[in-house]
Amino acid sequence: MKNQLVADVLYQVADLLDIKGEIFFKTRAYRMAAQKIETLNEDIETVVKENRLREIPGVGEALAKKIKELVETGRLEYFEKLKKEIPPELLKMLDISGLGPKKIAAVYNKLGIKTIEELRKAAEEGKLRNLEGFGEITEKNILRGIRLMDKTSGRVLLNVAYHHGNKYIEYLKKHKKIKRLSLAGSLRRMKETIGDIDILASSDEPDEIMDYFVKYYDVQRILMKGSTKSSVVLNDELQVDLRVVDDKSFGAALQYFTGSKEHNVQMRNLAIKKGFKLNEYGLFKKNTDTFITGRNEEEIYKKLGLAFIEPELRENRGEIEAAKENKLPRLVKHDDIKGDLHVHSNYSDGFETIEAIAEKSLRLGYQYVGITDHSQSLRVAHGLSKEQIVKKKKEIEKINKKLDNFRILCGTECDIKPDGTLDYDNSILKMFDFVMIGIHTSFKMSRKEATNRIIRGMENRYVNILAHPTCRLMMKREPLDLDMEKIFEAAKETNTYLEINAFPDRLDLNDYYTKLAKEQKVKFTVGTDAHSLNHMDFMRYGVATARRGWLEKKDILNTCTLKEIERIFEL
DNA sequence: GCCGTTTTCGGCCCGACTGTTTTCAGTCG
Ligand SMILES: Nc1nc2c(ncn2[C@H]2C[C@H](O)[C@@H](COP(=O)(O)OP(=O)(O)OP(=O)(O)O)O2)c(=O)[nH]1
Ligand SMILES: [Mg+2]
Ligand SMILES: [Mg+2]
Ligand SMILES: [Zn+2]
Repeated sequence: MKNQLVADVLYQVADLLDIKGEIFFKTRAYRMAAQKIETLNEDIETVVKENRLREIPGVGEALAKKIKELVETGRLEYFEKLKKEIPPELLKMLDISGLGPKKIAAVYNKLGIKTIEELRKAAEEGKLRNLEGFGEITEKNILRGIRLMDKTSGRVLLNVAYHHGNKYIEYLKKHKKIKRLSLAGSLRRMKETIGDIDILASSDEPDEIMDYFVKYYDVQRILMKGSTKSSVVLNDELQVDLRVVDDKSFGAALQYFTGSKEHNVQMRNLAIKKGFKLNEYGLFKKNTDTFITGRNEEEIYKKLGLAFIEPELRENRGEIEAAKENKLPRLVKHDDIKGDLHVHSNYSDGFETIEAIAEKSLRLGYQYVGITDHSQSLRVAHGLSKEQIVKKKKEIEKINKKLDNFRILCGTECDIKPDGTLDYDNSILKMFDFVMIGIHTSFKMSRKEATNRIIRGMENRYVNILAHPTCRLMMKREPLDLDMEKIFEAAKETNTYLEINAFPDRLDLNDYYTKLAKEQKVKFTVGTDAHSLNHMDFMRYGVATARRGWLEKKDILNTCTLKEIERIFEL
């Protein structure tokens, strides 16, 4: 799928046009179209072929022509010309915090500065302060921005932000004058990576709260501090934003601060259409500015004629339209999960005994757990031989006898070899209570080869689950190049459940593909891929991803009771 | 550049903080 590629070009065009000084609304049009294409529920190539580009909201005549050219030829003449006019190296300067398109244009036009190195030199020599709108402090800030560029421009995995965020919340909770408190932003939406931690509080004494906020033990420096909004940077360079509002605005502020930005813009547009104004202080009558509501988030959605939209859905991927028609999914909840079907024991590369895993599962309120050790040829992961499988089965039987209303399932995570055959033959596969398959070696393959490899694996009659379908490792390894529509089709044909792997650097399937697959009637399972007991708590990130993919309880295998699972696996 | 049950032209989400100004532009959320 070229969707991301097309979107990236449009975002770059927007940035270049910004620096060129084009009017704001034009560049925003490029960005809105890019966002729509990025989250489109089908392949942009199909849309181009079928001449349906104009059906995408935000794509008009001019953009449709450019997108068509880009998809068909892999090149956009307008973009190439623009790059000759505005040096594309300037785009890197946008990553310097405090520096935007206007200031970049100024240093380029007035001083001919094209690179960050030239910019640094000019700032050090005090050559920037003479420009209109620049001063000595601007120079200092630019220099610091350049120094911190590598450190601060990155995003972190959801679990990292989750722990930092909740620790900060615990600290803030201790302040007596905070009335209500919540995580907000991408962390409340449980996005797979987090740019910064956003926190909202309500209080009558915002200044006191801000003083307390910046005194947190882990604060490295204060970026800004006002009476409604402050930002700090933690020692590991993670930024934290705090907004403080009056308690009667808490709901409106939570709606605002949870985002996403695109969701907010659409909400505010809807408000305008209905004769209101929506901001972080409340919902107001358009003309008279009379306060209508703001205390609770639910009220905001209700007054706009919408069903309540769960934070995980607020990405402007059709949730507002669905809320209008009351067609939102009833999202799966964490306590719908009845078991974990992807856990490694010390039989392969896990750290824990089967007994310890079973005990942990009971503590989590599960009815079953699937022990899925690696298969024989994965030597580095201590894959199991036939003899070891027999031994493991015996041990599981023994422990199961001791447990009431709980069952350990003897599974496997069988490797899919490059040719699509499985690492165990059928005589071994049928020994397991269920079979999960996955790719663990030879990732570099053409799209066609990799797609066929997986489909061939799923076609084996003993296979129940495809683990971590795209094999991506965020910040480490790109996903396999796959024809996802074909994978989804095959999953449905062969009755194979697609895993949402909950391990924080996998989250694979991701939210986007999950939604796509659901639209093709695929079924799922959420597994943690745990190698230690703590890893089994990763389930929350898997459930969050499922929710972001619009999944309901009935879409997910491991929301089934033990009885149902035994029927499905024919045990 | 897009869009339209009041518009095919004139709107386009709305506000906080900083540093530069002497009333506001730029950047960010
Ligand atoms: N109405 C409106 N709200 C915005 C805008 N920019 C940001 N917000 C709101 C929605 C965001 O979720 C929230 C926090 O902003 P962030 O920049 O931290 O974005 P977010 O947390 O969604 O993503 P992140 O992972 O931090 O990059 O503030 C905007 O331009 N307009
Ligand atoms: Mg954020
Ligand atoms: Mg933020
Ligand atoms: Zn695996």
